[in-house]
Amino acid sequence: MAQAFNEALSELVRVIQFRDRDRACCHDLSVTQCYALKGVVDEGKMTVNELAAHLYLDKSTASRVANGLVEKEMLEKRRDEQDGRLVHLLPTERGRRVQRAIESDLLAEYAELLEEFDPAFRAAIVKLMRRLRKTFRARVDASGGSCCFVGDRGGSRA
Amino acid sequence: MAQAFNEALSELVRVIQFRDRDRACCHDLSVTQCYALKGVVDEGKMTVNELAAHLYLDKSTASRVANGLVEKEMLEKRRDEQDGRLVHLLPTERGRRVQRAIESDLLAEYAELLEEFDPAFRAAIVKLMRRLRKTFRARVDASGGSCCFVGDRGGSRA
DNA sequence: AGCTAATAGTTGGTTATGACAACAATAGTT
DNA sequence: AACTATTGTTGTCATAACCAACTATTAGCT
Repeated sequence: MAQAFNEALSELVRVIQFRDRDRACCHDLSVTQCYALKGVVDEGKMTVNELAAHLYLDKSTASRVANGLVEKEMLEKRRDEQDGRLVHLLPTERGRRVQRAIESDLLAEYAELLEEFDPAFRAAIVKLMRRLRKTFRARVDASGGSCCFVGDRGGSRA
Repeated sequence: MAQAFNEALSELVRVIQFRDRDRACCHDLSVTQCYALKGVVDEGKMTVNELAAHLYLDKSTASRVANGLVEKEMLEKRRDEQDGRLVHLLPTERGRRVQRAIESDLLAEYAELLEEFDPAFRAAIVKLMRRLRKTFRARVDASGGSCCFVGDRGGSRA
């Protein structure tokens, strides 16, 4: 059972990664930029560090990803009034529009796909996904994986 | 609903990607090498092209990934008797052992996680995952994504 | 048989991704 | 005021992946 689950999940992840690689180009964005844009649009506002944590990336990488999106005029940087260190990332109108465009056909597809399951099951699926995410995240936060190197690594990200 | 589903799924994928990044190092393998090893072990035997298709990678990348695993003595190359062009990838004993090791704790974790859902639901989950995979794959095969560039791209991979 | 596809893998070159470390600027603490 | 912590940026490096060009086989025609 766990076997089948593993099989299905890992293949699914791979297909999705691939799909995202392809999809991203559609709007002249890298995969990571896509994720970042979605994050900022969903949250409305994020600091670079928050973005890094959200995407499980190093803050330096997050910074560069953000810069890319600023260049493409999808995000805007704004320094915090109180704390001069903070840089808030805000979606521009264009950023919001692109994000909506990227998401809309995806949502349509999902909606269609979910239709064939009954409502109770659909709800359970979402619950499961969240549960999975929580579990994995916990493991990751506990310090990077189950085996080996339990030490130092992972200090700077998230 | 589709919204919640998308949210959960995309976050899940991201966490898993991150988890895999961390986990892989445990056995001195890259994430892709892990996937490749699993593929070959599961299938018992694969050509480079088959591996590429399986992982949604360019054949050149697949070739290099395979070489990496051969160097680490987890895979073995063998030319086909009939068709001299074909290179079969076969798992070594060591490869099989490592693959088992990588998978075992993962499976234990999944088993534990699945326990809290009742059997019928568990089965449905797997079904859904497969369904998702199939849908995405179909979309991808149809030629790389929903929008833009419907042409040339994607010809050489898969 | 002999010439021309087509196919399987490999190699070269380029880009992108992301980590780590060092740094600057700001904020808090004693 | 001096030290420390935090936030973000920049420099540098390794890896992963793509595409294109190439080699070596094999298959298909005539």
